[in-house]
Amino acid sequence: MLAVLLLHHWREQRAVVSWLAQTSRQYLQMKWPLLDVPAGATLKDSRSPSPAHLSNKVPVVQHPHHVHPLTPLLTYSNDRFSPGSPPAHLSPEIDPKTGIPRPPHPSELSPYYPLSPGAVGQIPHPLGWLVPQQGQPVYSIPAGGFRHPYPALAMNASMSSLMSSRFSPHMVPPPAHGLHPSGIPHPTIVSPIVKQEPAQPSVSPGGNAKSPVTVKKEEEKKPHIKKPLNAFMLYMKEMRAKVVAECTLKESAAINQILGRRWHSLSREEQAKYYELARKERQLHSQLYPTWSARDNYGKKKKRKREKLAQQQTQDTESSLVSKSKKPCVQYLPVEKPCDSPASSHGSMLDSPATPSAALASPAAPAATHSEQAQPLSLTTKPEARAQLALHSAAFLSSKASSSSSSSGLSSPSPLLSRPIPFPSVPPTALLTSPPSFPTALPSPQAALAVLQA
DNA sequence: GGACCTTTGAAGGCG
DNA sequence: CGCCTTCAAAGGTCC
Repeated sequence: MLAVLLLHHWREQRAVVSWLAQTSRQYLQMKWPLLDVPAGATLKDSRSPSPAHLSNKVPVVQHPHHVHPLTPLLTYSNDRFSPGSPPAHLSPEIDPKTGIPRPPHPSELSPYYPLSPGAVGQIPHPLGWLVPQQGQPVYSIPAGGFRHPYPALAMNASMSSLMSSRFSPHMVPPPAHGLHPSGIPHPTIVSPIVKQEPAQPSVSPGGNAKSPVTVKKEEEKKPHIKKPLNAFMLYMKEMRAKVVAECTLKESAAINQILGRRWHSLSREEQAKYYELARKERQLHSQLYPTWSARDNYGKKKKRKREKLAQQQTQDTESSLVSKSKKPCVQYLPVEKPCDSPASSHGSMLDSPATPSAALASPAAPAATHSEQAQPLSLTTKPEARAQLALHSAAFLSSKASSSSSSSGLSSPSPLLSRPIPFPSVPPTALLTSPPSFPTALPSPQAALAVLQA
């Protein structure tokens, strides 16, 4: 009799598990349409709590994009961050003085870094960490997967044990030298040498003088430890695929503009969760790379933006009309119109605070003012348009970098209005009174497309 | 192949 | 302290 009952109970559990797997997969596909969620990879088998079993389900192939080693740890829990749920994690962590979210207590990290030792040596497949942990929906992934911001963080024993240890700071030693000294030709295993590792013998901090050539070679060998993603970057990562799906756009410049506006239309709570994620990511990054500095990456990108900016400033000062832009006139933002429509499932735009102060006063959004000021200007992305702006007002061109130009930028006649095809941006005056309300201000998508094609 | 475009935020440097 | 610069992601575009 007992055996019959147990069998029946077991069958019920199996049925529940099966149902959960199906519904979870449907949920994921609904939330992230572009997300290719293979059946069976969505829900972790409840009978096998350890993710180790995923190794059998995750194809051991190199993903085109490396997976963020931290992102899977940052379980983007809708349960936790649901707008309906009180953002209790926010208020106590916001520094009332600076308005900047304070570093969390070590214990706060536990829900966000649920990676278990089962991931040791495993490819951090997107769907691997997509499996809800502890019944939580997890952080979304873009259609193309994530790149690997921290190459040296490719899952290894020390890393995974670090994560499995709930990331208690006192248990976080510097990353062990040689993430995979075994030399396993695993695609995700990158150069194990971490720049700042104090225990790294090759660094020889003891003062073992090395020739400049050797130092230079070692410098080249050092993996590029990327900056931790900020809140907006995390938001972009999550929403990019969605925007691309909605807009059939692929150009990141346009997508980013859309995302930038959507970012501002997010409610305080919704932004707060990304700030929270970013804060945790920064903390994790700082703990993994204690000696890493953002300065280390300076110069890694051979950007000529500075030169271009300087050139542009020179042009502005000289009122030069010559456009030396390499790119043709690209109307990014008109394309946004169909995408920023209320059709967005985000819904946050409609839930935006009634007043900018409500949104901008968010302690989690310290740079909102700057962003809003920059928004009107940023709408003119074309160098030609910038040249036009230079004709109208040089102050506009520098308004993004100058916080004192807000009044002039908002009070001056919008250069956008002088453009042949005015972008349906938020009127500058609207910026003073209310957050962007794109759906009502945007013309029809057809008109936008026509404008774009014109 | 690499820089550029675009977005916001973080961080470092400088005056 | 404020301002400026750089970098983080991403993919099309251009050189």
